[in-house]
Amino acid sequence: MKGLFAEIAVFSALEQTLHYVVPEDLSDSVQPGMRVLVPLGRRESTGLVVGLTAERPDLPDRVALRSLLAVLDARPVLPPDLLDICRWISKYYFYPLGEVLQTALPPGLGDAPGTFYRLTPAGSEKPSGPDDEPLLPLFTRTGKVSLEECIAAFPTASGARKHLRVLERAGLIERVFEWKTPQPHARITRTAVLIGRPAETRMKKSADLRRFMEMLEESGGRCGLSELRREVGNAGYWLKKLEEEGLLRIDAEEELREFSCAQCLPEAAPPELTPAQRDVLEAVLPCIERPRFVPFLLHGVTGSGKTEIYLRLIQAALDRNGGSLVLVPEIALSTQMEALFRQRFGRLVAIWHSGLPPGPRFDQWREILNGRKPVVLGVRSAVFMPVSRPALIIVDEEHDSSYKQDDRLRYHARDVAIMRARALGIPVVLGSATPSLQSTHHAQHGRYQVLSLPKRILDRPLPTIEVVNMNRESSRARILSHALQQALRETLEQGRQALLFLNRRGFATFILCGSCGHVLQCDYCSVSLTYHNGENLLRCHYCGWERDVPASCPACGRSPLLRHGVGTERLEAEAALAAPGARIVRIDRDTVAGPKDMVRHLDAVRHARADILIGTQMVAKGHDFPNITLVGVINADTALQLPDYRSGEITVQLLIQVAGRAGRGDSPGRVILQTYNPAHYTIQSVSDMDYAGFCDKELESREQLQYPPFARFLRLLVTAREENTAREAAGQLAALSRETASELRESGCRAAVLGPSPAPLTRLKDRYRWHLFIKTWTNEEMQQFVETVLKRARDNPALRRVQLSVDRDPMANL
DNA sequence: AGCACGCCGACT
DNA sequence: GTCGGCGTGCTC
Repeated sequence: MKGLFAEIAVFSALEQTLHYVVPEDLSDSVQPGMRVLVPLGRRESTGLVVGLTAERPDLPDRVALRSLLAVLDARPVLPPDLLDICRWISKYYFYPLGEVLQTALPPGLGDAPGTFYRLTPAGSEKPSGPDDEPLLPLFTRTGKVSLEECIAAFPTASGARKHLRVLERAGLIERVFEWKTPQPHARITRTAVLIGRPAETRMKKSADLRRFMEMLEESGGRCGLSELRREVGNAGYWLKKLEEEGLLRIDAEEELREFSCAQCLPEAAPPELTPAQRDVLEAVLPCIERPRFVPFLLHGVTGSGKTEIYLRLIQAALDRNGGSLVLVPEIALSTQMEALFRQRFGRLVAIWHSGLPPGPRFDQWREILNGRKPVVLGVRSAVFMPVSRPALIIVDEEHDSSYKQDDRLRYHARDVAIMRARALGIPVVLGSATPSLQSTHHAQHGRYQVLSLPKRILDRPLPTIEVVNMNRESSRARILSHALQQALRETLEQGRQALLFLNRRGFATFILCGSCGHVLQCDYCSVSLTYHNGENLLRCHYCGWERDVPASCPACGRSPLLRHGVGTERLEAEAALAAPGARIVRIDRDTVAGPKDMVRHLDAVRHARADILIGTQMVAKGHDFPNITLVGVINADTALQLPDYRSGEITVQLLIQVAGRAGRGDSPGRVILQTYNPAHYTIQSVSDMDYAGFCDKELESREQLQYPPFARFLRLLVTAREENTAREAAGQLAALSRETASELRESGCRAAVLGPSPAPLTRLKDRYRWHLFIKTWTNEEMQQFVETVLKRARDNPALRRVQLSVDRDPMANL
């Protein structure tokens, strides 16, 4: 009998995978992709089986293999194709495999158990005395106390640990390992099913039984146990009794907890396709029918019918019994999109987004894993959904930055999606009205196949775009230019609606001291606080810290404190002045707490209960407002001020996106861009509706500067509580990187080191932040270089005292 | 990540 | 002398 060995990625920040012996009684039940309980040092942890071998793994003699303690799943929670993708992610994004797997699993499943302590029988018998261990009073006769609670009850963490060890060695307490929050599980509903009928004489004797039977018969012979218990006294007795007599049966079924804000659309035949749509379809279909990996870049202006193409392709995949994965940006997963998918595919659709409560979320995932929902529509993290028999991947609005996770594992869902499609040998469709420069570049070099939908459906005209030079406006028209005020009034007179778009980023209302010029800042982040009119308080938009508006300046003690900048609230007031009597709806973080609020507001606009819609990025994407004919962009160049080489690209994409909101119905749209840089080439490109021209120009300049996509970028971010610690560590890291670069250059690996410098957000959540950039010319160079640097950084004392995070292909750089 | 080990300053 | 700080290294 041969032994069996398992390779485990534990759910903690361990760089390496570990190996365990599979005990004989578990060898039949363990498979790759299942979670297991393992001994790890002096504690227990959980991890995922990433490999099984019959050979003892080749390890140094000093390691004594230990045995798996338990298998936690009856079937794999991660299919093999996803396991491979996670391995790739771990390597590419320089992130421990165990933590990648935690990201890929639904919330809860990747949790490692926490440590708890409880009294042993000896401990509970011991009479309490004055010389007790200081921690002993914490424990009650039956209760469990978590390690965290013990630490909190003690001045220092290590002190608490020491005392706990003493108590444990004395046999007064023992450790138990349990999940801190309950593991997600299916909800079971029990239903009583009527089989026969008790004799009339019995019915006469008991009012309860009569009521019980009445309930069952009224609901067609099937009734939920909870309902019976609620309505009938002594229901438990009768259930048991009648079941024993064979007069009823109790069915236990796993309930499917659904959560949806989408309206139910009536069934309708799919719309006719335009010739252009048909061409696009014809190009992709063969790759679904005879599966092979082809990346498509679907370039379609807003309103050109991309969604219909997606729906048809998904249908084609379903016809061949294949599943589809559709990714949409965070804010674009509107209830409208969901309703459309449900209308076409009904219960075959699973929705995946951050607003999903834990129960429904777990159930969606289970349904996907079981193959009962072959169509998955979701945001970034949906790229990890275990779709069965995947036949197609779609990434809508592929240029959108919300596909990049900007903390912990900094993956790009579009790039992961492409890798997944490649590994599966299936087509991937990247759709956008404004493709990213990276994808445009790939397309130009023939790596992506380009499909285009140049016209709006039904030949609806594209909106006209006017640029207003805000430098020439009078001081009374700083927020709404004369032209925009005029257009607003005209639009409303025609019975149409208007959208006023304000990209608040970096330009929110802040408070400034009129005496010394001090700007009120967050105590924990180096950003100015934003004033909120409604609640009359100041809030940090990065960490959420709040404070009241002080009476006088905290720096010089004098007053007055003045409000500056334009927020949506101020804009709302200005719009009310410009268009008296207009009904205004404002959509932003402050008026939208959850998806239900969003639906309420959007419905108000769609059903003509509002004249003017004011909003931030939240309204720029994915929503269809047929009656909006005017779009006013209050400050078209805010994004240009971002400290990022991509600021031009971001600006153009955003503006074209917003402009696309105008005139999606039957009447043409009008867009007014207010800007302080009317001659800037980004603004010019938008007003000429010349995205291709912008791309050419921008790519040319990126090539000259050797920026992505002509080079590879990576950001190394160093953070620490102390400013000096962060700065010195960043300096060490830069020195070490430069040394490495010059060493590796001899072997043909070229890498350039830029920095270090303080990050634009110098302080965030009470940590100081410094960063540096690595530039290489190929992926292989980046891989080799950063692997070497990180290995060396681990043995550098200055770097062990800071937090180092790696951001490959960075997008935000804040 | 946790947890142990081990080496130094300040208390009985 | 020991208690308790934290820096260093390991977990199959």
